[in-house]
Amino acid sequence: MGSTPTRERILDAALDLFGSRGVDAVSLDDIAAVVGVRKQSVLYWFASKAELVDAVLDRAAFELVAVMDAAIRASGPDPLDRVDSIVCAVFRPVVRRPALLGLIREVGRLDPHHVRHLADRLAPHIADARAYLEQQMACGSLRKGDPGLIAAMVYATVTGIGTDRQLLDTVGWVPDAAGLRHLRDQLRAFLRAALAP
Amino acid sequence: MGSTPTRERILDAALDLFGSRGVDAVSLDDIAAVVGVRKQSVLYWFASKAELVDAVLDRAAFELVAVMDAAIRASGPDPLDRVDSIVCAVFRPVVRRPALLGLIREVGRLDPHHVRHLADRLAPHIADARAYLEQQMACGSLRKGDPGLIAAMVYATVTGIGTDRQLLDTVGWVPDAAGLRHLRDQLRAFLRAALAP
DNA sequence: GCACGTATCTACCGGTTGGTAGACGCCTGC
DNA sequence: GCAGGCGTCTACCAACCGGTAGATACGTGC
Repeated sequence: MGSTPTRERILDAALDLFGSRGVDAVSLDDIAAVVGVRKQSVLYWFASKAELVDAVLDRAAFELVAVMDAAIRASGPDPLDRVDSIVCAVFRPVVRRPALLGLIREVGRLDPHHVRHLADRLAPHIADARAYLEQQMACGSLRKGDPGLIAAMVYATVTGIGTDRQLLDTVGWVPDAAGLRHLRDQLRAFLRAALAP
Repeated sequence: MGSTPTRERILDAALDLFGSRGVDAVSLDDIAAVVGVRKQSVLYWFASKAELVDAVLDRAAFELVAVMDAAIRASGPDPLDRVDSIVCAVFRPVVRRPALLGLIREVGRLDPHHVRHLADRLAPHIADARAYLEQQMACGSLRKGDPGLIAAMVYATVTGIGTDRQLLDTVGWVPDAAGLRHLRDQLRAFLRAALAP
C-alpha cells in the first residue's frame, strides 16, 4: 500500500477504530484489515493488544498536547484570549478526527494501568495549566473558583461537543463547514462568558 | 436471592455494567453472574443482547427524563433558576449511579439502530427544551445563541463532569460528599455565568 | 554463495462469545 | 393426580478472540 511504514499505519488505524468504536469492540483483525495486513503482523510490531493501546494513547496525548502548546505560545497574555486560541487550535484536529477525543474519553473504562500511564504523561501539563489559572484568578483576570474544576469543565465542554456528534444530530445540528465554524464560535462565546471575571 | 423480579434485576445489573465498562466489554455471563443466574436465563427474558441493550437504554432515558420533568415542574419561572434546578436534580442520580450517563454516552458507539431508537424516544423532550430556550432568548431572559447548541453545551458539560471521574482525579479532585456538593455548585455557577443575558 | 536479520505470512491453540435445544422442577387450574 | 405453562437449568455449538509457532520471502554484509 502506501509508503508510510507499517507501524505508523497500524497506530493510525488503531486510533481511529479505538476512538470511534471503543477499545474492547475492536479486534486486532479489524485493525489489520484496515492497514491491509494480517493480524500477526500487528502483533509483530506490538507485542500485545495492551501495548498497542498504550502506544496509541501516548500518541494521541502527545499530538493534543503539542497542538495546545503551540496555541499557547502563539497567543497573547490575556487569559480569555488564551483559552480562546486553545479552543480554536484543538477544534481543528478534533473535528477532522473525532476519534481523537473519543479515545481519550475511553480511558476511564480501561485497566487502571492505562489510566496511570496516560495520567503520568499529562500530569506536568495539567499542573502548569492549574498554576496558570490560579495565578490569573488571584490577580482578577479570571472569575474566581477552583482551578481544577474550571479546567475540568472546559475540558468536559470541549470533549462533549467534539465527540457527541451523533447526539448533536438529535438536537438538530448537521455538521458542514459553515456549521462547524458556527459551533466553534458558540463554544468560544460560551466559555468566555463562563470564565470572565 | 432478592424478591425483585429477575427481569428487573437483569436490567439493573446491565445498566451498571454497560455504563461503566461499555456494552461490548460486558458479556451476558458477566450480567448473569451479578444477578446470580445463568446466561441462558438472561436470554430467556431478552431474546438477544441487542434487545437487552435497547431495553436498558429505554429505561435509562425514561428515568432521566422523569427526573428532569419533575425538576422543571417544581421550579419557578426564571429560566436560569430552571436550568439550575435541572442540574441539581440530575446531579443526584448521576453521582449515585455514574453508569447512567456513561451509558447514554455509549450510544454514539453502538449500532445506528440503537441510536435511532433512543433519538426517537428523546425527540419530543428535546424539541420542548429547544422551544423553551428559543422563547426565553427572544424575550431577553437568556443570552442569545443557537438554542440547540446551548442545550448541547449544557448537556456536554453536565455529562462530562458526571462521567469523567477518573480523568477528574488526574486534575487533582477526589470525590467525597463535600467535594460533590462543591462540584455541583461550581457547575451551577459556571452554567449560570454562561447563560445569563 | 551463504548466513543473518527483518517483515510478513499460514496454521493453529485454548478460551470466550452470543445463541440454540432440550430437560428439569415448580406452581396452578381443573 | 395430572396437564400445561413458566422459569431456570445443563449441554452444546459455531464464530471469534488474543496470542504462539514456524515457514517463507527479501534484502545485506561478508
